[in-house]
Amino acid sequence: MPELPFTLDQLRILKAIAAQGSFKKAADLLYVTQPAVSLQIQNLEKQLEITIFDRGGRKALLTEAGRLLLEYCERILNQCDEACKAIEDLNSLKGGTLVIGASQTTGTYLMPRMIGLFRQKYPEVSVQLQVHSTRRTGWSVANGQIDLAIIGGQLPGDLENLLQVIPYATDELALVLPSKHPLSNKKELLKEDLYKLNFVTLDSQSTTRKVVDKLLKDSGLDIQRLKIEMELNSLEAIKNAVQSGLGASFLPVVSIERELAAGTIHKAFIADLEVKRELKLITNPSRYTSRASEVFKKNILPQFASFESPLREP
Amino acid sequence: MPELPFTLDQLRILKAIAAQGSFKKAADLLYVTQPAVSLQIQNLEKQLEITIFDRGGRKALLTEAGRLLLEYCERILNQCDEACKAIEDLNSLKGGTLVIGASQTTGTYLMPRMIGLFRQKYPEVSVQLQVHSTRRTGWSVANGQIDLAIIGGQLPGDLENLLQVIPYATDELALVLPSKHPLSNKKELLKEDLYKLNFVTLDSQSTTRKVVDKLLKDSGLDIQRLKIEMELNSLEAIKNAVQSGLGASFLPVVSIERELAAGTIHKAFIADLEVKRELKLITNPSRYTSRASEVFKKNILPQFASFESPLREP
DNA sequence: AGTCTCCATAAATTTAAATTATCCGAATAA
DNA sequence: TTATTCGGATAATTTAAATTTATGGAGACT
Repeated sequence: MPELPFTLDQLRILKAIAAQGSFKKAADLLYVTQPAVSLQIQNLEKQLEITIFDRGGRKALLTEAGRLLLEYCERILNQCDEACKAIEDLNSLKGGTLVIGASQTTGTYLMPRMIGLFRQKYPEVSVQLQVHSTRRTGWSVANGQIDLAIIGGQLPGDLENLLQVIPYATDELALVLPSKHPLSNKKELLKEDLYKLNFVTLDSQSTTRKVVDKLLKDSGLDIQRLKIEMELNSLEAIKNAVQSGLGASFLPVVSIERELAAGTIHKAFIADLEVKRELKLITNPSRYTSRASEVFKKNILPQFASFESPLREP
Repeated sequence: MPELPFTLDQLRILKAIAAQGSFKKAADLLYVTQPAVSLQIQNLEKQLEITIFDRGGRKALLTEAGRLLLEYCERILNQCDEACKAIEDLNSLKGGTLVIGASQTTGTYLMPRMIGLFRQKYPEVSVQLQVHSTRRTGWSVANGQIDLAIIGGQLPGDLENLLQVIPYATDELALVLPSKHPLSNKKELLKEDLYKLNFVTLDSQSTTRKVVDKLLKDSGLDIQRLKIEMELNSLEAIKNAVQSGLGASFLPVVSIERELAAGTIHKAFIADLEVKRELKLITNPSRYTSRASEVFKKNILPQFASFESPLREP
């Protein structure tokens, strides 16, 4: 690897002299003394084995070699300026990319709004959303492919320690019924009523399904006795199934806001049972945190922390 | 004028780390110690207020900002390399331009051969030939528009001191006659024979004409008595006139080599009279001397210093 | 000629960078 | 697990570089 025969400062000086036509004026422009300029140019000339300026009269004129060097000089310094600008933009969130991870649910129903708000505030930062399983999202955060993520499930133990996991919000998994279901008139259901329902659930691999099963079990229910009409792998499909009267389901409230408002689906309350899970923000503390990521965490997330309060569209 | 937030060395280090994936390896590559690398990157990060590398595990990985900076870094360093190469080429005469000045005579008959030889040796240096009057050529050398010139006349006094004038060669101004002219049989003419001739001369503005007139006068001839058939402003025209038997003329031997060899023109000798002028090389000592100019002066010119010896075609 | 401006040079100072030596943490191996 | 290694950070010292102050000289303008 060859040594560089000049420094950026020397190029800066060269440019200044060429522009001012004088060592002295260049020195004034650069806020240094005249000998500093002279010596640097001498070094440059020695290094490159060329004469750059004719110092004959009162003006310093470029030689042929000087003109040649100046061309490159300008280009180089321009690139430097551009680099500075790009970095500044990155610092002031006028550029760059933010990669966000999310589970199916939050990725579908929550993130679009958050990202919308973020992009409204920082339109020059491009945002990428990656929807994966909790496990895979965790790994992506761990190795830096994702800046920050929101998950609703449990991380593998090893990742749990590696990553920073911050409880962020509560996600209620509401029992929803077809609006014309007989039980949808009851003010409050009893746990035992659940055994009477036909369920349309997510498939058993899904995080949300696992969470629901665990919560119901913990509350004393025998989940084996619950009748499962069918297992689907899409919340939208389940919603449609419920609306068509095919059965009940536990669904994140964030995913059914529109349907509740429209009355096409009914949310039931169950005595002594709250099916809620924690949504957690995960980041990688051992990694560089981009400004965009910082801002997203500090300014955007808190606005969506409460799911109970109706969210304004951006 | 803003200070630069980084140095080329820092960029070099950045690039090396990015390529090697490690501070240590980069340090080895650059023949410095590891702390030197660490500190420079720290300075860079501090200056730009960004984090460039994730130093988590065994490998130093670029952050987003780091990748952004690296892009510019590569471009900048490439430009630097290119600049170096261009300068090297200039130094090794693989580029650049040489501007040569000459009078009508040397420009027409001498320079083409010299330039041919030069370009054969240094084909990548482009050469420009400017044919002007002695006076104008002198000024062009003075203000640097011409690197070096060969003149046959007398410079204005002020330029004489300003420029370096080196006697370079003797240019004989031969008396030429139509080959079938009665006097062309005589072994040696007498000065008085000149009064019997009809002359075809250059116009009285021309340097060569002035030189000839002065030399004849100095040798005791009365130039008023010389019969001038016509005045032309081109040597070629005069040559044609002589060959056509219209008259005699004093012409630079360099301009009639071909005709002498072919016998279409006759060169006469005059007792006690040698019409010779000094061709002089002029350069500007107070100005940068390009390598090309140096080489031309040292290596090319001497090969053409003697007009008596037949010149080889390049 | 005299003065002014501009650049070069020398010596001294200040500033920056590199090195040596050491520590710390994470990954690897026993 | 513990030991070892590798890579990076840090501190103190040395070395090197760039800047400044002071001064001299050459050309240009009056």
